[in-house]
Parts: sequence; C-alpha cells; structure tokens
Amino acid sequence: MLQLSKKVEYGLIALRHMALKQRGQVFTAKEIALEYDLPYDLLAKILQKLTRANIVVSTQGVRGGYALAQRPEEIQVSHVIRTIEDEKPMIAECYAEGTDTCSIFDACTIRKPLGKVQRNLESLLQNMTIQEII
Amino acid sequence: MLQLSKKVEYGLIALRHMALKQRGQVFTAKEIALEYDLPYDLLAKILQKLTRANIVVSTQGVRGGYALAQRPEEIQVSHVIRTIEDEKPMIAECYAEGTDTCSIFDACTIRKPLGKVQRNLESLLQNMTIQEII
DNA sequence: GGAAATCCGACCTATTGAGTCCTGTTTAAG
DNA sequence: CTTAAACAGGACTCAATAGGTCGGATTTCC
Repeated sequence: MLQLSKKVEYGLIALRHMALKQRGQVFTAKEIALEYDLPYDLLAKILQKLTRANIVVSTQGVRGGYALAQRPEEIQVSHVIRTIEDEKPMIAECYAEGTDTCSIFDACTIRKPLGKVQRNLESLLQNMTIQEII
Repeated sequence: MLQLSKKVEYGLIALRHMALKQRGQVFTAKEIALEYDLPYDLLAKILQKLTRANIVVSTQGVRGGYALAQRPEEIQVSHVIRTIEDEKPMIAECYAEGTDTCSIFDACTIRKPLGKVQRNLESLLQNMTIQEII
C-alpha cells in the first residue's frame, strides 16, 4: 500500500536510461527491456503512453525507437505518474480531480487533515525531475 | 496507486473520534461504525490490531469498548499505518525492512534517487499525530 | 517485399483489498 | 447464574486491480 506501481517504476527506469545516454540517439523498447530485464510488452505500452503525453518522441519503422521529447530537468516525476496512471498521484481517492467516488465521502473526517500529506507529496513529485534520478 | 488503504482510513477516523471526545470514556466499535457508516466487522478487527499495538486499550464485557492508550499527540500516523498494514509506509517494496522481493532489485536504477521521496514521506508521517487530525 | 520497429486494443490471471461470517471468551447487570 | 453486550480472532468470499500477454495493424528502412 502507498506504493508506486511497477508501470511507473518501469517508466522511470526507461526515462532515466534515455536521459543518461542521450545524444540524438533513439532507444528501442526492446533494448531497454533487455538491459533492465523488464517485460517487453508492458514497457512498450508504457512508452506509447509517454509518447502520447509528449514526454518522449517516437520514430516508427525499422530504425525507429524513442527519445526524450524534453530536457531531463523539465520532466517532472509527477507528470510521468499522471501519464502512466491516468490520474495524479494521490494518497486517497477523495483527492482525485473530478467525481468523488469514496463510499464515506460525506462522513469522512480525515480528508482535510490528510490534505497536508497530499499537498506535500504533490509538491515533492512536482519538484523532482528526471534530471535528479540520473 | 500510492493510496492509503481503507483500513488505515477507518483506523484514523476511529482514533480521531476517540481523541475528540475522550474523557475517560470508552467507545464501542459498534457506535463508531454507526456514526461514520463504516463496516462493523472490519472496523472491529482494525481496533483489535490497534489494541495489540498498544495504541488503544480495550475493556471486554458488557460495558466494554476502546479508548486511546496514549495521548493524541503521541500517536504517530506512521505507527498507525505500520500497525494496520504490518508494514511501514513505503513507496516501493524495495524499501521494506527485511528481505527484498522485488523482481528487478539488482537491475533497478531508481531505488536510490527515489529514496528521497521515501524518506520525506516517512518523516512527514512520523511527525503527524492524531492531535493534528482532530 | 521483408524485417524491425511502433501502435493499440483485447485478453488473461494471480494477487490483493475489502468485506463477511462464525465461533469463541469476557463481564456487567438483572 | 443466566443473559446480553461487548471484544477476540481465524476462515472465508468476492470483486477489483495490477501486472503481464497476445494478436494483429501500421510504418519505414534496406
């Protein structure tokens, strides 16, 4: 509980890989999966999501692959999580944007005090970029 | 993902309830469950765990119930989580004490940088007590 | 045209979270 | 001394999700 998903971990590992070695080079999902022993299909889907969010750029075809679309210091960990999970990182479902689905929303007495934890987490993950995990 | 479990939420709600109204009084699982519309059986088990951890004290029998075993400002949210989940709060399994079961432990390149997030979370939850969520 | 790559939806499955059930034991009160 | 109200706690069910897989389409270089 309270854990980042494997998808997010894999995404961060891949982004770090690209940030570390980049010089106009593209990296294939296959080579990244091999290097870190990650499940290829899953990693591929993650990279596709990051592409749609414009965090990486992809080139298709036989010499294709992925590269960072932004400088490492511009890529917030927070944004990576939000992209992969389709949700911002949050410590309880009541902090989601949009509809509140929590079964005890009305009777809940801890939402406000835990907001402090939520905001702290948010700013921490916003201020942390790929540059810092190289 | 990254969310506190319902169990922890329920536990915190119950502890806050006791902290808010306490004057030597005991509270039954039933009345707390009713007041906040929580599942009774589940709440009961959570309170039993908190009892074993000496966060609350129980008195059995017909006029029995639960009361805080410590002053609200002494009960760390961190300790509550650890008690209910049998694990300290952590953002990745590799930060667990004891054996590392992560499938990519050796190849993982983000454990060290994410340690900053882990430590920040830990200190935040250690410094937050029931007193602060009243 | 074929190989190597991204793209992407559909599917599977094991684990976990959330909740329930049942049977104890304890104890105050009548 | 019996009953009812409470805690104690293991076993179980159910549903949702995480994690992973598959199949096929499209793109592009040689």
